[in-house]
Amino acid sequence: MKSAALNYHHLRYFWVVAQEGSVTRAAKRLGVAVQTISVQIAQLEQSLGKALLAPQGRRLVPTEAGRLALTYADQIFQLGEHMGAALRETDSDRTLRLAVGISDALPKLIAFRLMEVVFHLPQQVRLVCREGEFDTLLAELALHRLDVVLTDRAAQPGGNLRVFSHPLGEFEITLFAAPALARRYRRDFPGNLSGAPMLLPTRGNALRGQIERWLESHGVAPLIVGEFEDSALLTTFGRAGLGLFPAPSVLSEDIAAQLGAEPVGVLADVREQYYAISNERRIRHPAVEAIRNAPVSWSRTEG
Amino acid sequence: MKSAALNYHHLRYFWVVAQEGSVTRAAKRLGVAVQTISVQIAQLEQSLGKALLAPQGRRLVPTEAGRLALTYADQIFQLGEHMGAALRETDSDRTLRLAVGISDALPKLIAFRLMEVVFHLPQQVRLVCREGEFDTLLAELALHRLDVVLTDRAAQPGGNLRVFSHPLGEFEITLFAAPALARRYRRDFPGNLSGAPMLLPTRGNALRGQIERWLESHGVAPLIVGEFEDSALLTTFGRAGLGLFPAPSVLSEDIAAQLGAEPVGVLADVREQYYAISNERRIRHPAVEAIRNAPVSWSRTEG
DNA sequence: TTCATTCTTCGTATTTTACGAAGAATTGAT
DNA sequence: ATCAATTCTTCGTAAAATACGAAGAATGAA
Repeated sequence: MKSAALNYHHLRYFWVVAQEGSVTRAAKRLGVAVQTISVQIAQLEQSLGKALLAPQGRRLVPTEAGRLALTYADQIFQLGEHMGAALRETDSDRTLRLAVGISDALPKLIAFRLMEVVFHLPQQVRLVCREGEFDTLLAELALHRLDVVLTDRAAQPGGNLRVFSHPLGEFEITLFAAPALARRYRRDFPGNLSGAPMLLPTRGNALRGQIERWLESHGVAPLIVGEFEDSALLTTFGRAGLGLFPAPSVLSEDIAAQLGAEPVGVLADVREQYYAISNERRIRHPAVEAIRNAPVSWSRTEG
Repeated sequence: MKSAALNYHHLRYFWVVAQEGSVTRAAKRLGVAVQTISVQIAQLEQSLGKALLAPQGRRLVPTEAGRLALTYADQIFQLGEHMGAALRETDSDRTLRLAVGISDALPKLIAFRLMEVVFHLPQQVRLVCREGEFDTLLAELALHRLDVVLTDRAAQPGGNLRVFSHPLGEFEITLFAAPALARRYRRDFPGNLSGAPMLLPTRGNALRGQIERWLESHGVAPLIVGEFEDSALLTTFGRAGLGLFPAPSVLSEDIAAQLGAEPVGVLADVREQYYAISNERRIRHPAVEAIRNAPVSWSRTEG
C-alpha cells in the first residue's frame, strides 16, 4: 500500500501548534477555529501512522516522532518563505541568467576560457555553474534546469533526449608532468615512454581511445597508474608527480602557473573536441550564442 | 499588502509539470484532469506575481522565475518524502532520543563529561546535540525541541518561560596558559599577575564577576586582552599563547593533552556552577535524570 | 492549408476544509 | 472532594477549494 502524499496544509497546522504549545493559541494565530486544527492534525497523524503531539499538563508537546517531523517542517516552511521572498526581490526579467553544466571530464581551465566571453556581453549576466557527470547534466538540460552543457563529447543523436551538440573546435593535446618526471621523459619523446607512469581519463572518455591509438602507433606501452573520470582530479594527481597526464596544449602556461607542471611532449594528431549541448538546434539564449561563436583567444582549428 | 501563504498543493503541480514539460503528461502522471492543473498553476503564478512557465515549441519550459522556484520546490518535496520515510523507518518509540542544548559558555570537555553517563544506561540512547547561545537554547527548550540545556548559569525564575534549573555541582577554577606563559606566571602566583595578559568570558557570564572579585581581593590587575562568549574559542586563543585563561581544575589533564596548556594557579574560592535546565520541575526523561544524578567521576563539591 | 495536439475558459460536481454546537477530559482553585 | 475554567474532541452542516465535462483558442507538424 502506497502511502498518500504528504498534506502540507495539515503539516503547517501541526507546525504552528507545536510552536504555540496549544491548539487554541494556534487557532488564534492562524485565524481559524480550534476544531479545524484538531481534526486536521488527527488526519496527519493517521496518514503518518504516528502520534505527533501528546498532552502534558496543560500543553501539547511533540512526541519523539513529532519532534522528528518538526525538524523537517522547519526546513520546509522556511524554504517556502524564502522562495516567496526570492521571487519578489529578484527582478528575474532584468538580469540575464545563464545556467551552465560543466562535465567532470572537461578541464576547468578550458571551461573558464569558454565561458569567459559571457562577461563581455553588453548586458549583465549572472552565471550559475553546476558540475557533474555527463548523463546527469544532460538530464538537467532536458528539464531546462540548465541552459547549456559544456563537455568533451557530443550527445548521442539517437538518445531519447532531444538535445543538440554544437562543436566548439578541436584542441591539440600535450602530455604534462611534474618537473622531475617531465625532464626525464622529455628526452627521446616519445620513444622512451614504455613503462612511464601515466594518468588517463577513464574508458568512455573520447580522449582515452585516441591516446591509446597514439601510443600503439608509436609502439610504446606506458604503465597506466590511474584512471580518472574527473579532469581536475587527474591533474591534481599529475601535479603530485604520480605520472604523465594529458591536457590541451593551449593550457600549457596555465598549467605551469597553477600546477607547476611542465610539458613533456605533444601528442601529434590527438585532438580533443569540446561541445556546447543545448536544447534547441538554433540557439536562442544570447549568452549561449556568445559561447558558441566566441573567437576563442588561443589557437584553434575550426572543425 | 501581505502576500498569502504559499500553496504547496499548487506548487506540487507546477513542479510535476516542469518535470514532464507538459500539463497533459503531468495530468496523466498525477491522475487528474488537465484543466485542474492548468487553473492551479495560473493561480500560483498570480499569487507569486510572476509567470513560471512559458510555451516553447510544443513544450512548457520554466521561465527564469520558474527555474528559481524549482530549486526551492525540489528541496521542499524532497524533504517531504524524506520526512515520510524517516517517520516510517524510525522505530521512534524504541530508541530513546535525547536532544541536548549546550551553552557556548560551557567548556566542551565539561559537557562531554556531563553527558557521558547516558551511554551507560541500560537502553540505547541517541544523543542529539546542539550548540548555541543561552537564550536561543532556552527558547528551543520551551518549544520542546530540546530535552535539556546544559549551561553555566541558572535560568531566571521570573522569566516568561516556565523552565527549571537543576544544579550539577560546583567546580573549582584554575588559570591555565601555554607553557612559556605558564612558567613565567606560576612563580609568585598570584602576586605577579598585574599586567599579565588574560582571556576572560564576556560580562554576563557568571564566572566573570567572580574572577574580577578574586583579582580585586588579591590586589592584582591583569591586562584583559580578550573577552569571549564561547568557551571553546577562549581556550583556543589561550592555547595560542595569547593569555592566561580560566577553566575548571578537573580538566587539567585534558587541557594538557588536548591544548598543550599548563596550570598556572588555582583561583581559590572561585567556583563555577553548572546547571541542567529542563521543562519539568521533576525530571521525567530517564537520560536527563541520569545526567542530573550522575556521580561525576571527578572531584566535585556538592552544592 | 488542415489536422492533431495542447492549453485555456466556463459552468457545475465533488472533495476538502472550516465552523457552530455540544460533549469529554484535565487542570487549578475553592 | 467539588466546582469552575480551560482545552481538546466529536458531531452535523456551511463555505471554500479542488476537480471535471464540454467547448473554445492557440500552436506545431504534415
